[in-house]
Amino acid sequence: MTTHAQPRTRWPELGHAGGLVLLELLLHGAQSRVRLAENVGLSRASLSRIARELLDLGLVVEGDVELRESRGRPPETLHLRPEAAHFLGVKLTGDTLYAVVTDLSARVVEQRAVPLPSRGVDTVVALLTEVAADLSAGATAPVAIGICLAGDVLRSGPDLVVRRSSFLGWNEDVPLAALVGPATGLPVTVSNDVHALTAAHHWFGSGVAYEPLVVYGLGAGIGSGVVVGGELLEGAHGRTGRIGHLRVGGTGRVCENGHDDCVHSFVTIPSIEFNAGVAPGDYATALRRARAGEARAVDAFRRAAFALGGIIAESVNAFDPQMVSVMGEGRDMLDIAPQELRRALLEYLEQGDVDEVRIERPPFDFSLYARGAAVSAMRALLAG
Amino acid sequence: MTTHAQPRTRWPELGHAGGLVLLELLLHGAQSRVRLAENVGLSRASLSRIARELLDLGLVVEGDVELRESRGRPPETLHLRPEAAHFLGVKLTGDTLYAVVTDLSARVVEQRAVPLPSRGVDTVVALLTEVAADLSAGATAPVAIGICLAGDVLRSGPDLVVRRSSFLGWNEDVPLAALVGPATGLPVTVSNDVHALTAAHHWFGSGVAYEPLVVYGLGAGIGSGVVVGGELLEGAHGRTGRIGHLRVGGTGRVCENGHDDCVHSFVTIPSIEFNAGVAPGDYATALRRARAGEARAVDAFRRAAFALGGIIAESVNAFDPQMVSVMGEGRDMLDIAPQELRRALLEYLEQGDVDEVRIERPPFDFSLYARGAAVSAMRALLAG
DNA sequence: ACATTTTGTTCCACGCTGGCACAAAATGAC
DNA sequence: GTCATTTTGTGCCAGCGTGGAACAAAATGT
Repeated sequence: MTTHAQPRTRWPELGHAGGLVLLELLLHGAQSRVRLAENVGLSRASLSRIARELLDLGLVVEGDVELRESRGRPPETLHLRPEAAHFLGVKLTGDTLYAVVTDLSARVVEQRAVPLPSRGVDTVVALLTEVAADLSAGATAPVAIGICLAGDVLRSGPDLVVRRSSFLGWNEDVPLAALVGPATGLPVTVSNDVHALTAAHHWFGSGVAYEPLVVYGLGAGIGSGVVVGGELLEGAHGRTGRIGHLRVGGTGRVCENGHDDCVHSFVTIPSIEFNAGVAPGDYATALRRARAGEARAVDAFRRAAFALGGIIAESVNAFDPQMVSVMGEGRDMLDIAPQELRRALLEYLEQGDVDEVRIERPPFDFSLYARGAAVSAMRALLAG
Repeated sequence: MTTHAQPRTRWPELGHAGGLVLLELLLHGAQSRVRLAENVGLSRASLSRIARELLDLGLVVEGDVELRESRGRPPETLHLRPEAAHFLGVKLTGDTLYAVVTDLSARVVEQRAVPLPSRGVDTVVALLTEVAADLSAGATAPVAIGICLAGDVLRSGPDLVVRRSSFLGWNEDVPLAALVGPATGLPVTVSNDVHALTAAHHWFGSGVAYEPLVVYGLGAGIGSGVVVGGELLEGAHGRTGRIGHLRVGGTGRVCENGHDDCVHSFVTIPSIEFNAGVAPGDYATALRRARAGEARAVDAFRRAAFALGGIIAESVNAFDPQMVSVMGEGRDMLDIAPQELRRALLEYLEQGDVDEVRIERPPFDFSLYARGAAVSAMRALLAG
């Protein structure tokens, strides 16, 4: 009956079916009640009830009457009201805390990049709390927090625990969610960064509707996430998709395990820099030289593309995905040496399958990691 | 009220909760009502109703009163009544049709091995129908049929389609379930053989309670199956777990893709025979020579163990399983060269993780494939 | 004999669901 | 313009499965 025009400061308790309807709207956009009912498998009667509830909560609004070519009463389309709730997403790196606030449609409405004064757990938690408080002041106060970082996140009972994070120098398991939750008073989700990216890509990116879906995050390291049955694979210890130590032959940069011929030795940004013969951290130069056709740089990217093709083939063999999405700031080998990637697929896959593998290169921006964390928080609320 | 002592000839329609209780009994054995209620997440009241229904259907019986040390009324344990229903499982190879009939506890009560007169689709379907009719005569008439074979099984709409099976010489997709179902009048499930083995091992073998679970089937080829979230990974085209073309270095038998350094080149029985220098088909001699310490045979098994370690490492990296089970008639490298397997794990995994990987070698018999098919049929009934 | 503890069962209210009938809002035929 | 037709949205109601509460049952301990 009443329609609340203000954003919510707390996430309401939704029934299972309510969450389902919202999810359907998130995934496939505005729809009429009848189509929604079909898609989530409910009767029109039930859907009418739920729509009423969501309208009253202000999570959904009635859109324009859709003009149809056929006869009959025109359907009233239901739209998500994106500004109804906001979520804080954080990506932690070794030196910076990237924070975004997104709305219900995962659009970024606020953004921060705060340098880390130190890597101590206390410092990080304090900084997180401060940023959360800062971003809770305005009209887009978040209702939940998602945090992601490059590392293993274990589920230990109800707690989400960060396992010894090398780049943060945390030698012990850190129950990050249990520390940040009470400090901010908001529900907190912690996840691996590429897993978060994967969730966001599956829900809001072009990865919608592909299942299984495999997402790669290429950058300082290699990560991957897999969605099967609408859920992110978590594994026994939150360590799925760590496919970076496949040996592909050749000689490259020595990885932290002491290999000089594994995927890490060729695909990561530090490896490309090393193999291209530029100074550590000077990826831009390696890229420029490769584009100019300089032999050594081109070769570094070609070998990166071949190695990437190797692990893509492995994940195709393992997961049989409908789509493989390559993301991250270090995926330029896709443009520079696509034929090498294809060569690797031919090498590692059974012949007939190569053309059935769908690989995409969605738009990428580093803030997508933080956005992914926000989406993970959103997902946790919709699921539970 | 009434207890039917006879085996069922048709599977009853069970509610969702009823299937859940039965599943719990299958997985963890006899239990009291209260424990069952806790384990499946129902109230005692609801569980009492369901237990009554299952008792009336004759699927479950009340066992002895369990004597407890503590005070209070002793619980009445519920047991599965294994003879209440039977299932036909078939494993198809290039020359033989292996059939078993199992009861509800997956115990094999009948067994057949019928030579295939020819590999034509019609012949196979006719033979399947004949075997089904033969085994339906006795007191253990099956209520459903499961068929498995070494190949890809696609789900095309409601149909289960066998994709061009090389060893059967089927060049086209064959809708095997749609052919056998009407001919026998029973519900039919078709699956990959190692997937069927995996399902059975997860439900009835030592793989119970491990999740994710990865199962390898080593024999004429290599297959693997993965269970995540209680479900077998199916993938987009029923082709998950095909991890056999990883390149591990060295030189072995040339596989069908033209590689001489991939896992197939070392792990399959034909490869071991070739690499050991014995006649094709004479695996027994290779095994005997290796056990006697003959250098070339030992080397073949060592390289097989190393290659196996490589793919096990890959699946650990990909799926983060709690348990890896190695099955199949060609897994002797586990005994002959265990240190080579460990060396491969050290090579392909991150150091700290090697000791956390749990690898088991459950009892194996070739009839387990057919049993697995029967279990797949059972699972389909419980799920739907 | 009686309190205590734990299990199994019956009763009943609650919530969610879908079928049905009906209202609402458009088009098309006349 | 009126009326049949078509499709959408909603109110009503019976049905189903569920869990809480009370109670019966079967053991132990005092």
